Amino acid sequence: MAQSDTVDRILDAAEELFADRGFAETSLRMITSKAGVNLAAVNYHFGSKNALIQSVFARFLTPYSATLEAEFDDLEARPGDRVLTVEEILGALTGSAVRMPQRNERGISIFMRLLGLAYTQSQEHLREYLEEEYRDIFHRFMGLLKQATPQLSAVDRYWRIQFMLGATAFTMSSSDALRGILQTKTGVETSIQEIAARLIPFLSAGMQAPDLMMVPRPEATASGQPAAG
Amino acid sequence: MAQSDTVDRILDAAEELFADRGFAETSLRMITSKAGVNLAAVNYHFGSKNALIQSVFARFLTPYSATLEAEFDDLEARPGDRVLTVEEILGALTGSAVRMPQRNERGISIFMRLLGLAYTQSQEHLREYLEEEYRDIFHRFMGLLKQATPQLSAVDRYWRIQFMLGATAFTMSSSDALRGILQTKTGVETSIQEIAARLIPFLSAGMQAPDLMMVPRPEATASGQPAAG
DNA sequence: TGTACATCAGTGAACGCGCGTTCACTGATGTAC
DNA sequence: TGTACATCAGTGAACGCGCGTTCACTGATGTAC
Repeated sequence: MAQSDTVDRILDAAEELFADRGFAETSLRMITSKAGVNLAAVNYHFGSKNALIQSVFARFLTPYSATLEAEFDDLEARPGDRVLTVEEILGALTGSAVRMPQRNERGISIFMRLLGLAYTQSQEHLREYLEEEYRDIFHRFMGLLKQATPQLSAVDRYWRIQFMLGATAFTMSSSDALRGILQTKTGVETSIQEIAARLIPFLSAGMQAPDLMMVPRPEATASGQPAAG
Repeated sequence: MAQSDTVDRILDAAEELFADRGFAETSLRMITSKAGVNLAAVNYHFGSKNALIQSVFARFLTPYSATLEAEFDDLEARPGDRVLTVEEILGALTGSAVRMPQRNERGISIFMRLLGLAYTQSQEHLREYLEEEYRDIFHRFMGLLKQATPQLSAVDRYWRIQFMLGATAFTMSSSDALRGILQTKTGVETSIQEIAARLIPFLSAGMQAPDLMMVPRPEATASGQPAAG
């Protein structure tokens, strides 16, 4: 085995197992036996399980954020109209995911699923690491969205961004299961790119819905209340 | 201690701890020590930790689904216009959550958080149990949504419902954290009812966005691609 | 009213298991003199 | 060219821990005769 081929074998195995089962549900013993390396090698090379999780993210997020920066640069360098639309911004996100260098054909699907899990599973250390490491590109994304939705109040924009992240993270993190259900029920096959393409108009319409004029008092909700018994 | 007061004490403690920390991250020792009962009491009364998780859901979902059924009945019994709008259907969901009998003032927030976790954490047994137990009300909800969005293809409606569930489950399951961040950054306090009120126009606009006419081939995405370097 | 037995809620202690991590060690390769 | 030492990737076995579950038991209450 060539020198520190071991590190890559561990990362490959961990990436796939994490995407399939989540972080807490994947043990180091599963990872090392799939990778064909010694159990102690994870702690030798990475220091801890948490550090391994962070390394798995760094390996695909760093090229992704570079691709995305370039995509934003290109979009902003266009002659003519200055401000990007919500669709263009979201399109750059999915476009970069598709266009970035892939290790294999499952790459995008694993990438999406891991991003969903990062938001969805309780891994405080990972959230802190990602916030620290990818702060710049995240701020750029938020700034572009702000320009694209000048009609929204800051509070409404904040919540709608959370709604977008939620819809995306949730759908992508359970995309295999959801695709399976649809396949069984209707026979329709769906690619991960297709889901992304369907997400964009949904998110974009939600993002640009009329602003909430009047915040209801805690007791009175926005529901159309009939004369309840 | 009055007879089988123990059962309620366990359910109360488990409900709060699950909502705060998730299922796998909450041990039976935490639950029983918070409840002030013996460790073995959970297995004595419920049989297993999984059965306890299901009981926690049954205790609040059964009154909720009864309230929601009544709300749908009222809406459908209205004279005049026949078909419910997306806003009315979603309003009935949040309205029932607000109006159903609450055990305490944290009730709604715990309820939302648990629903989010149910979708978000990998608990196969729980998903199976909920699908089996609340099949009827779920089908009714899906049927109403279908009537409200006749312009959508079945496949598009399927994916958009997943997007809605995702946005809701994700936001609600991390609502405490998200409210905290907003409070720190802008000083704005947000109630859980307010988040629900903000969700409705977002989801409703997304649900009614123009249908996806042309599904792009895997290689060509919906992103506005500039002449990339 | 008294006795024998059954039922049932609840208990204290232990069981076996899988986990992440650690430790002493090996053997190959590089470096200094 | 040879020797002594250092560095480093990798290993096998064990450690301590917290987990869900089980087991033999207690003591209160109900029931039959």
